[in-house]
Amino acid sequence: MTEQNAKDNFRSYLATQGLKSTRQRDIILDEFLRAGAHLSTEELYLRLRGQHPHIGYATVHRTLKLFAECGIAEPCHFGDGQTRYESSAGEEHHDHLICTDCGAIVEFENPQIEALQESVAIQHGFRIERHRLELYGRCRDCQK
Amino acid sequence: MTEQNAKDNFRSYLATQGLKSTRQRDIILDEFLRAGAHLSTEELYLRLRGQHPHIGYATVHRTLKLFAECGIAEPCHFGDGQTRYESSAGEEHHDHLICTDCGAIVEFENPQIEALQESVAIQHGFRIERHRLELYGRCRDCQK
DNA sequence: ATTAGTGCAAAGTATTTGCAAGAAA
DNA sequence: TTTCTTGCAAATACTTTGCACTAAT
Repeated sequence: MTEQNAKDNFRSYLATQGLKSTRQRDIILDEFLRAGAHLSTEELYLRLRGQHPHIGYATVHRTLKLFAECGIAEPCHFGDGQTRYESSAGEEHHDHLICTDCGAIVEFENPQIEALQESVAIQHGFRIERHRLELYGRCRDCQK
Repeated sequence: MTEQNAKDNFRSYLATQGLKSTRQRDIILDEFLRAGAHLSTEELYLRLRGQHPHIGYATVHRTLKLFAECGIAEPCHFGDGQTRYESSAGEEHHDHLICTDCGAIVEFENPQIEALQESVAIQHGFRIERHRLELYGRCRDCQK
């Protein structure tokens, strides 16, 4: 999904749900796509605060949930007690390597693993909708 | 790790850290091992409440963190905003299939996936300490 | 006009902590 | 005794919501 696709998806989601397109939503989506990282509500709110001090925390929160509903963002829980949202724009599905020392997050994708997951699910009668794979360890630098 | 191993591990962890073995910790560990599920602090607290109304929520919370520190429990985040702890006793490492409809949790293990994870980590210069794999979808019953 | 969205403050959850009293070493 | 633990209540942290006002359709 490209950035433009994300914007289009969002617009049509709003339209089909009878929701409204607002200035705030546009600004929040722009900043969210530009950041391109794994942002918590708070982090996105703080990034916006400089240029757009009028946008409230609650609006950022509600807008991120909206992004998740329409599939342009994925909620992540990395165990630090915060919900982060990751953009689904500009890339295929991927998983995460997380350094337990410096917190670095590296994305990867591996079709073989995906295929094995599918077969595991079938063995147990499940139909997978989504998955989450996180590898925690030490990155190259932090092994020194 | 067997139940007895878990208890032994816990005892030696306490000893080496200069911590104390207490009646509450024994009771909480027993109940935690007996439950054998993915318990939140609250759920474990409520289970204990009947037989041991004198044990406080904070003690359960602190004891579960202690279990995690010494490796006999694993914290899990399934996205419902609660931290759950899973016993590492009596079984090898495994991952989870989670039904998004009824909430059923099925455990599985797959050495091929584990091996592929390892090779992905090596490609990125990481040394894995632990991982988390969760497949979300609909179980057999909920697909009807 | 009508309906949905915003921003604020307040409420709701889950988690964590300070501290005086109690228990283990 | 000395140090750690407990249980309570209070504090935090994060998320969510009620409502009067504003903006989009």
